[in-house]
Amino acid sequence: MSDAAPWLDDAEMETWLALIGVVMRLPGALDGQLRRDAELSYFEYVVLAGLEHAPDQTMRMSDLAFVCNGSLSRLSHVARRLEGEGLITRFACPTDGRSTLATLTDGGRERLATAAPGHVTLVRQLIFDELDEVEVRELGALAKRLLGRIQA
Amino acid sequence: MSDAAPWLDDAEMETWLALIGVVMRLPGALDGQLRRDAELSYFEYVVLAGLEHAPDQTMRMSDLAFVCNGSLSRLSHVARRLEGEGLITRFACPTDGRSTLATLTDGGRERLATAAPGHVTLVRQLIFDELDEVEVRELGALAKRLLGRIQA
DNA sequence: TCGGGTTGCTTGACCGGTCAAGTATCGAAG
DNA sequence: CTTCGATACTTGACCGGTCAAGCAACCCGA
Repeated sequence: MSDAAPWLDDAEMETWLALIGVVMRLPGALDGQLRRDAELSYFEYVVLAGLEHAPDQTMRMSDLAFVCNGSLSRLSHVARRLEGEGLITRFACPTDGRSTLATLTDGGRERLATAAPGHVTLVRQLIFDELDEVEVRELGALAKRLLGRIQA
Repeated sequence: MSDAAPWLDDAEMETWLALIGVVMRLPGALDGQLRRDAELSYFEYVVLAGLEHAPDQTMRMSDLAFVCNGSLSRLSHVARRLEGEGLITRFACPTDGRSTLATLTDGGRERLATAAPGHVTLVRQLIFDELDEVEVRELGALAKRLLGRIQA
């Protein structure tokens, strides 16, 4: 940080503005649709979806938080609400008393089924309708590399 | 939305997960550095930076909100805080009584100068160190198209 | 010139996330 | 087998953003 880091050149700036635009605006767009269709925030949706794809539809809180790209604390708050609505249940891990396992309930699966079609449609509209197969892979490769940096 | 939209195939899913990972995690990373270096949130930083690059370092609130990728309401709250800290000032637009103009103060310029080097360094670390010139343009082109969709 | 709709901005209440602190369990060293 | 530190999670307080309502200035047609 004491090193002189030159400010971005024109091409970099253009790229940065577009990228940060996507980063700042996409969550709002996703939230809106889910809120309207299923009274779910995007993060809540991701939590349910994460559980659905897990073995036994069950996952440790920490792991769930990681795949959802959120903090454990955030997940904990959200899990309490979701459990209150009967969409998930939580119970102590039998093999490690520190861990909590979360499972999707039937109600949660239903809610997910309500939300999913509209969500997929929106994701297609915003992202994949715009891209051909090659571009999808290009974008994926780039995003994966950036994500690697960000997670470290 | 009533149309059957097929769920994402493997390549699309991989791309989506990487993209949404970046989208969810990047703001936190940027916030952290700015908070530590200059007691500024990323959004506050962008507001100041937006003003700095404007003619007379002055901009209408609506326009500023747009370039900052935030709602007018959000900007209004932030502007009140920034004005309280003496980093910007606000005054009525002489040609349109509805509009408010915001200007960067000397204090604001200083604060920005404090924050900027660390911010640029981080952006380089996370994004541009990873990419060569061609990839920068590729990413920019892709992001710009997605942003277009999202804004509509 | 005056009324109705529109635009630009602010405000307050609510809600959700972060951060730091607290609790409980586990593992490993002595 | 005890103790110390690390890991896993929860909780509460604070803070910041969204949403809806409100207000003021503008524009346009009659």
